Amino acid sequence: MLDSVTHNTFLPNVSFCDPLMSWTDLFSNEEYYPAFEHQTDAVSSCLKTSGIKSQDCHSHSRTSLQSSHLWEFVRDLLLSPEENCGILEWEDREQGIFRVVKSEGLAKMWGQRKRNDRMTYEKLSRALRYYYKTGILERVDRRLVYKFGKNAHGWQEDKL
DNA sequence: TCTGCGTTTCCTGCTT
DNA sequence: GAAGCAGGAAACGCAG
Repeated sequence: MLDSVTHNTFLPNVSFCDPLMSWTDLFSNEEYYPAFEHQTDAVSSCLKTSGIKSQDCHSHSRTSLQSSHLWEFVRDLLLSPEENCGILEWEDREQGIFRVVKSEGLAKMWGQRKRNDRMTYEKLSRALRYYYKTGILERVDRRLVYKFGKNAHGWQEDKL
């Protein structure tokens, strides 16, 4: 099942595949993002050794790259725990409830993704909260906890 | 050029 | 009282 996630859902989604830079490149590029390299060594080292490779990006068109959204980025992190380095974790896999464990780390990763070194969790969470309106996410009355809504897809194990 | 979408940014109020 | 989170409003960048 997770194989299908990896190959059909995770990889085709281009959240990790910057058109010009792989994760390995991103997290080893101190010139591009020196602060993150030092502040979250555990996360960056995890990503450096993760299975996300630039070669995985080969089949991704520029169009698909640009269609990558924040919620898909989050979803794919959740679906690939070996790559998210404990930044996100499932609270209730069946219901799509997840928790942001390392808010700063998540913001940094998203900032890397968007090439925005000024990204913060405050801003990222604001974007996540907009998904409440569209039904992609549902509000959970707990801090740092979110739930995939009816309009989110690809996160359910049996619906991949 | 215009429009819509998906954020990003700033700000304020609320909660812990 | 301080820090962090949530939501409103406006701006921004990009694709069609």
